[in-house]
Amino acid sequence: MSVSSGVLPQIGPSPEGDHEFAKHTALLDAAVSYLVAHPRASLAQIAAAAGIGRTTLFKLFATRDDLEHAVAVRALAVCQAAVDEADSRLADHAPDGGLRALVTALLPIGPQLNFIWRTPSLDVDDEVHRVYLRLDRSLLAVLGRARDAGVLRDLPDWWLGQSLYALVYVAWESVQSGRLARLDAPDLVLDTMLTGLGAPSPTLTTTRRSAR
Amino acid sequence: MSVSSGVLPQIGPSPEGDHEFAKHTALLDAAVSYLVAHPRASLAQIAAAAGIGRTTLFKLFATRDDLEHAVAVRALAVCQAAVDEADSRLADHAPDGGLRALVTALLPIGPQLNFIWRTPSLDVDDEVHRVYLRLDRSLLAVLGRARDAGVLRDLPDWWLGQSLYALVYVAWESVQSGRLARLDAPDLVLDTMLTGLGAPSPTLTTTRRSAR
DNA sequence: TGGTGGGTGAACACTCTTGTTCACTGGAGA
DNA sequence: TCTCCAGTGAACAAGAGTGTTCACCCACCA
Repeated sequence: MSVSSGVLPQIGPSPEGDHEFAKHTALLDAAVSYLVAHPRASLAQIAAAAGIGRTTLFKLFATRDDLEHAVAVRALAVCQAAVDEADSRLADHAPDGGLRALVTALLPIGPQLNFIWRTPSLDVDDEVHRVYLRLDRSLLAVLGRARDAGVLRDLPDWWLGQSLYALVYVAWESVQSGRLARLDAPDLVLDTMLTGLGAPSPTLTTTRRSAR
Repeated sequence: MSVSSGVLPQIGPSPEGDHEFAKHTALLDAAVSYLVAHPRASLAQIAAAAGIGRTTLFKLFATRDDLEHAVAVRALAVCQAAVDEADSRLADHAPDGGLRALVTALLPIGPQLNFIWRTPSLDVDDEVHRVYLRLDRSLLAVLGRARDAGVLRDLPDWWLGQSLYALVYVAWESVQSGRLARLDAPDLVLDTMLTGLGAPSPTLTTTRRSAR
C-alpha cells in the first residue's frame, strides 16, 4: 500500500538543505498524507504507507516522536516556502499587497496545518515551536506590509495572521469535502478576508455595543 | 488532582435529558477540560482528574472510545445550547439578526471545538457526526435568517458557518494565549466577520482576477 | 443491627505498540 | 568476482494502556 502524495505541494527536496532531515522529503510527505487520513496509525502502517520497511523507518527516526517532529518540521518548511514564494512575488505587482499570492500559496498546505494542529506530541516540541514562530514572523511581515500599503485595516498583526490561517484552513477543508471548487477558493478567502461577510447595506455595518 | 471546569460554560445538567449520558455532565465536563490540556492522557489520568476511581470510570464507560464519544456528545450539546440560546433571543431585538448573541454564546465553547477537532476516534463516530450535523443546521438557520434580514451577504450557508466557526475558534485561542481580552472578543469577531480586515480605502476593495 | 449498593484499590490478563537485534538480500561499484 | 551497504523481514523484549475481576469500604436505609 502506497500513499499518493500528489495532493501535497511539491516544493522539491528542500532546496535550503539546512536541516538534518532534508533528504527524506518524500518519506515525510507520504507520512503527513497518511497521518492526516489515519491519525492513529502505528509506525508499521506509516512505514507501509511510505513504501519502506518498519526497520528502515526506525533506522531513520529512532522514536515516534522523532518522526512526528521531522514531519512537522518538514510541514512547516512547506508552509515557509509558500510564504516566501508569495513574499518574493510581492515586489513585482503589488496592487493587493501580495495578498492574493499569499492566499493562493497557502491554500494547498491544509494537510500540513491539519497535522500540526492535531498531533499532540508537537504541543510540547520546542523546536517545532521555534520554527513555527519563524513562519509566523514571515507571514506577519507580509501582512504587515499589506497593512502599511493600505490594503488591510490597522489591526494587530496576530489577529490578521490568525484570521488568515483560519480562513485558509476552512477553505481547504471545504475543497476537500467537495463543497468548494479549488479554483474558487482564493477568491472566496480573499473576498471574505478583505470585505467580510456582512451585506453592504447602508442600514448598519456593525452594532457596536460598547465603544471601548 | 482535580480539574477546574470553571472555564466551561455551565448550561446545567443537560435539561433536555434526552441522552443516556445526561447524568454525568460534571464528569464529562471535567474530562473535556483535562483532555484539551492533556490530549494523550490515559484513562487513569482522566479518572483522577475527574475525581473518581479508574474502576468507576470503566463502569460508566466500557471503553475509551465510549468515553470520548460521550464527551463529544456532551460537548456538542453545550454548543447546541449556546446556539439555541442565541436563537431564542433573536426574536426580541434583532438589529444585527442575532449575530452578536450568537458569537457571544459561541466564544466560550472553544474547549469543546478543540476536543472535537483533535480527537481522532470521533472522525469515524457516526452518532457524533449526526449530532454535529444537527448543530450545524441550527447554526446555519440563524445565519440564514441573518442573511435574509440583510445583515449577511448572499453567500453559501456552509461558508458563513465555517467562517464563523473558524473566527470564533481563533478568537478563543487568542483569549487563551492572553493576546485578546475576553470582553473584546465578540466585537473583534463580529467586526471581522461583517466588515472584514480590508482597509475601507476607496482605491480598491478586492482584486478579482476572474469574474467567475 | 443488618442489608444494600455505589464507589474503590489491588491485582490480573491481554493486546498493541514501540524499540532492538540480527542475519539475509540484492544492487552498485572496484 | 568480491566488497560494501542500505534496506529488509523475522523475532524478541519491554512497556504502557486497556479491560476485567474481586474483595472491601462506607453511607444510607429499613
